[in-house]
Amino acid sequence: METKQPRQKGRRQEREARILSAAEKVFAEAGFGGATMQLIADMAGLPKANLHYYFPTKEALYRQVVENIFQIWLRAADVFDSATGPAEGIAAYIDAKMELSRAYPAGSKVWASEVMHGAPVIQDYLETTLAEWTEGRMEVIQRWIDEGRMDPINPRHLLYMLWATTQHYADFGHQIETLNNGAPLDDAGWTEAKRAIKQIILTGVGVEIPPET
Amino acid sequence: METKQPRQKGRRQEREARILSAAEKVFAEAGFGGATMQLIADMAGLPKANLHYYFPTKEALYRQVVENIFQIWLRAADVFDSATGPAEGIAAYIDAKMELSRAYPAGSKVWASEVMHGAPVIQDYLETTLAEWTEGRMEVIQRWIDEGRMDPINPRHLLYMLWATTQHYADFGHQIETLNNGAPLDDAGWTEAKRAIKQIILTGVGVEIPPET
DNA sequence: GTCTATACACTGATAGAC
DNA sequence: GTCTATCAGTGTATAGAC
Repeated sequence: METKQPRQKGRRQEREARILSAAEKVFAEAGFGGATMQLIADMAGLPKANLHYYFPTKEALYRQVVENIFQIWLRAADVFDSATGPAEGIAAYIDAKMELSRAYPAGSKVWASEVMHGAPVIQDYLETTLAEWTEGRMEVIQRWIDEGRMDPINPRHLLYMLWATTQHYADFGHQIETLNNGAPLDDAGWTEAKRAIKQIILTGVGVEIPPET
Repeated sequence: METKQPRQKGRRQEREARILSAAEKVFAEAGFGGATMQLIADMAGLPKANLHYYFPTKEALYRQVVENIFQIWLRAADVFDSATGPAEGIAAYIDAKMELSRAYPAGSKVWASEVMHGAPVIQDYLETTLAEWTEGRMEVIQRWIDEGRMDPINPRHLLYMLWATTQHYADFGHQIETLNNGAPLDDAGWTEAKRAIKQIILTGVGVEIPPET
């Protein structure tokens, strides 16, 4: 019994993870309205009705997907705080967010779709967690400006630019792929993208570009 | 009869325009899958079945909406060509695209959604018109670089950054509104956004910021 | 040309056997 | 815990009266 209980829990967690992974892909490709429980079930490899055992409703499943993405997304901000200055901080944040765009393109799309549709399930997070996070980072940037370590730019719009640019490589990945002769960016392509972005933005805020990590 | 024919044509065009406008909003808010013909009909102020008289299928209506947006979107590029140099060209393009984001937020969202879902109806435009447009602008930028009028940056990723940043203000308008204490950007807010973006990007590519127009 | 009524397919969700 | 069978509701699209 003591060996069975953990094994079943592991089994449940494993299934939930597989469902969430499938749901993320389907929601990203079809949107909330276009996604069907049938498609998610097929991709997760279990009967449709089984989904309703793990997640009572389509909306509950969707909510879980969006919340998971939001957590991963926020965690990328850690590099900002541990930075010693604007060059390292902004460069590390660009690198971190670009790697997230590459690793979780579906998640980024679900997030974008959720916000574009008026954030019906995540509005409270925007008003609390995200608002606080944004205020905190704006203060950090403003301090760097006040200390003369970077040009006096508008911290809020700098953050928007960082979000927009990095997430673009996930959300508009299909367009980028098409303009890259139909092939997704390879290692060199991603490295060059990160380099180009850091060059323009870091130069744009008046700091030296730190050496490659 | 000669007075009736044009009047009816005008009536038809007026109805089609109202349907397209309503469809743009509904598709933007709910996505293709979440949008219903009923909702579009209600917003356009006519019976649902009437929609199928003007547009045979939901997909045909959607396709028309997306193509209209693409045309408007491309037209903003004109300012790029008539520019005398990188500072004026890039600044004018940022201004133009930001004004489009403000004027047609729903259109921008429909476009973003279409691309995010793999461009099911607009793929051919991406491969032809957009690819050609992109190549052409990259050549213009490369020429400016070769002439020593701006820093040697990667033209492709500069274009992506311009698209990402300007469209972000439409596509993520809800998030920006939430972080602006729930209020949409006012005239001053949009002006400041444009100014901040131009400051960072123009400085980032090594050109002087032109005086406000 | 316009609208009412309806056909037909599909969706999310559940009941109930195993 | 898991799956089969099924329901109630809603969606697109159309037929046919006006």
